[in-house]
Parts: sequence; C-alpha cells; structure tokens
Amino acid sequence: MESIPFDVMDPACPSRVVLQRIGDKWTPLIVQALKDGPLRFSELRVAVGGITPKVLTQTLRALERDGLVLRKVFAEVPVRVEYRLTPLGESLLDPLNAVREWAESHADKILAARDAFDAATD
Amino acid sequence: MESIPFDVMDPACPSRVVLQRIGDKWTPLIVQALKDGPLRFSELRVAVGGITPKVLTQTLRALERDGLVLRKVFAEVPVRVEYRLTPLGESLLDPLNAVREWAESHADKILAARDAFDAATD
DNA sequence: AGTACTTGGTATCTTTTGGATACTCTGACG
DNA sequence: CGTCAGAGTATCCAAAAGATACCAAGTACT
Repeated sequence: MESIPFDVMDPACPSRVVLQRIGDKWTPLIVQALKDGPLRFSELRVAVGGITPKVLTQTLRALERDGLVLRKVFAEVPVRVEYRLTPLGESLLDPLNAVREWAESHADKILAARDAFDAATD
Repeated sequence: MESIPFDVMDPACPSRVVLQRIGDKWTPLIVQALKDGPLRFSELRVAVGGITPKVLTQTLRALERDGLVLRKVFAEVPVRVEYRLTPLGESLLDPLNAVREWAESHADKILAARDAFDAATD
C-alpha cells in the first residue's frame, strides 16, 4: 500500500478539480437525491428543491461525464429519462452523508454565531 | 434526543445555507489548512494554493461570521494576524476529511471516466 | 527628513457562473 | 387540428470569482 499521490492543496493537482466538482452547489444534493434508486428529470427537480432546469441539466451532464451518474433514455412517449448513480457515485454517498449530517446537526450553532456576529457589528 | 429538524433538501431550510457555505469552493481547503494550528494570512495564502487575496479575505470573513474561525490581531509591527479554528470549526474536520480522502483516492477514476466520455463524444 | 520594507489586506476591472423565465421538440390523443 | 406531457434549450440578467494593482501603518535605515 503506497501513499496517495494526489494532494488537494496543490492547485495543479487533478484531485483539486475533483474536489471542486463534488463540492459544488448542487452535486451533493443531486447525488443524495439518487441514493434510493433512479429518478427522472422532473422527479429530481422536485427532490432537489430550488434548482432550475438549466442548472440541473448542466450538473447532471457534468456528473455523467465524471462517471458518477448514468443517464438512460427510454423510447416511450412522452420520452422518459432516468438518472441513476454508478458504483462510483454510490461510493460518494458516505462522505457526502457525513457532511450533510454535520450541516443538519450544526446549523443551529452557525445561525447563532451569525446572529451574535451581526449583533456585535451594529 | 429528538430527530434533526433540518433538511438540506428543503430550499427554505437553514441547513441548506449552511451546507452551501461549507461546500463552497475554498472553505474546505482553508479549514483543512488550519487543522494543525493557527496560520497567518500570508501563510494561508501559500498553504491553500491558488487562492487570491480578495477571495481569501472574503472566505475568512464568512467563516469568522459563522463561528468556524477566529481572527486575532497582534499589535506588532508589521501587524500580525492569526486565524485559528474554533471548536465548531474543528468539528468540521472529520466530515471534510472524508470528502477529501474520497477526492484524492478516486481522482484517477474520475479522470478516466472523463477521458472515456470525451473520447466517445468526438 | 525622506524613504524603503513588511504585512494584511482593498480597489478595480474582466470573466465565469448561476438564476429567472420563456420557449422548443416529439409523438400520442381527442 | 389543437392539446398535452416530459425533457430539456435559449435568452437575458445578476452574482460571484479571478487577475492585477494599489494602499496604510509603523519602524528602521541613510
């Protein structure tokens, strides 16, 4: 077992690019929305509240290109398109969950800090 | 212990705001750069490769406001400013590490998927 | 007295990204 | 023929990020 040759602190390292893809605004939400199985475009739109179709398309295309999500078109009418996680995408669920749980369980403390700060800066 | 009242999937939920702060482009890198103790502005600039001073300032101010980072000015000459993690900021290290390790250990797979995709889309 | 040096930033301008909203395309169906 | 559903595009505007240059305080040097 050798050491990891990637270092996110190096701006020239590919892992930096990867980190910024998975740490973008919508990726974590989309990946987690797909955790229980495939969803269609319109279902994703609802599951991930607040995303516009343009940005959803952009993000899904990026996830597809990076091998995290699979897009499958069914020749029905009206056309049906399903998005599902690849195994690589599923492997991202655990780390993402850790962050999400932190966000949900510490949100109150952050909001409190923000209020205190804003009150002090009057 | 009751269940968590926050849900990142809800665009109106405060945890969504929190998630997007900690999942922004530079926050994870800055927080991890501070994991071994305080750093000065200029040290952070080097530790987090590629960040411009403007964005570093903006991000640090946001982290300070949210109670994740503490800014301390020493009345020396030239002035010295130290940034350190608060306990709340330290609690973020574990989840962030999980994501970073994923990024570093799966970067090669993502790059491969990208190459394959781009080759297919010729 | 003038001036250079260090640190920790701002100011300004340009480019990129994100968001709102309206529209398109396809093929059944009434 | 007009309408409907699903999956997006197109267009335009606002917000954020990036590059680069500059500024302020104070001491030390000449």
